[in-house]
Amino acid sequence: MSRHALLNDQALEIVARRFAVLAEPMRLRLIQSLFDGEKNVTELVEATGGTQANVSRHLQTLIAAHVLDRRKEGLQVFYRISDPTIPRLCELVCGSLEKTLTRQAGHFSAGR
Amino acid sequence: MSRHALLNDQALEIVARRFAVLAEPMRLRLIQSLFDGEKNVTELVEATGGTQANVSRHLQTLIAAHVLDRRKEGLQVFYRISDPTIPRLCELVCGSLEKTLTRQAGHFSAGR
DNA sequence: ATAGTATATGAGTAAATACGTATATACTTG
DNA sequence: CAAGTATATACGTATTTACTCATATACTAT
Repeated sequence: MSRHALLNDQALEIVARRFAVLAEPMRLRLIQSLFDGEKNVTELVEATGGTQANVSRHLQTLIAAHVLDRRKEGLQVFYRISDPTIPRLCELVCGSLEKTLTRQAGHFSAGR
Repeated sequence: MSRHALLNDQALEIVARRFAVLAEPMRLRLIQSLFDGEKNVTELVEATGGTQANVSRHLQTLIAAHVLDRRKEGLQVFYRISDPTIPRLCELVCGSLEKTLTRQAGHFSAGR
C-alpha cells in the first residue's frame, strides 16, 4: 500500500464517515470518559451529563464505526475504546488547535 | 476522573468542528489534491470534478478552519495545506481503517 | 410468574449543511 | 471606459442527524 496513493470515491466516503463519527461533542465526551478504561452506560450517562437515551444512541454509533467495543456482564454493558488510533487522533487535533488558537490570540494582543 | 485533562464544552465544540471539516468527501478530495503542493481554484475544480461554485464554497470552509492558506496572484487564488497535522491525520485514519476493513473482510467469504 | 433495573430503540421535530443555479465581486486587458 | 476571466456568494431544496419522550428488550431477584 503506497503511502500517498489517492483514495477513490468509496474510500473517501469511508474516511469522511470516520471523521463524521468524531464530529459530535457528545461522542467526544464519551470517548474522553473512556480514556482511562471501560465504563458501563450508567457511568457514562453520569460522566457526560446526557440522557440515557441519547448516550445509548451515540454509543451505538461509535460501536458501528468500530471506535468502541462492548462487553455484557449481566444487566450491564461495558464500553471501551477499541481503536488505538482514536486517542492519538484526538491528541493530534488538540495539539494543532492549541497552536492555531494561540497564534490567533496573538493577533489580538500584540500585532506581530 | 481521568489523568488527562478533560476538555470543557467549548473545547469539545472546537475539536468536533475540526473533525466535521474533514467529514466531507469533497473536502478530503481537495485536501488530497493539495498534498503535492499548491493549486489554484480552476486546477482544483479539474482535479476534483466538482462545480466551481461548490469547490469554492468548500475552500472557504477549509480556510475558515485554518486547514488551508490562500495566496492571490492576479486573478487567481492559490490554495495550499497550512496545517501540517492534516496529512498525518489522514494517514492515521487510513491506516486504522485499512486494518479494520481487512479484519472485517475476513468475516466474509466473498471479497469486494 | 411478577417486579425491578440496565440498556436499546421507535416516532417526531428542529437544526445543520451540501449541492445546483444564478449572480456578484475582483482583477486584467484593450 | 468596456469586455473578459477567475473566484466568491445568495437563494432554494433535499438530506442528514441530534435530540426528547415514550416504550421495548434483556436480564435478575423474589
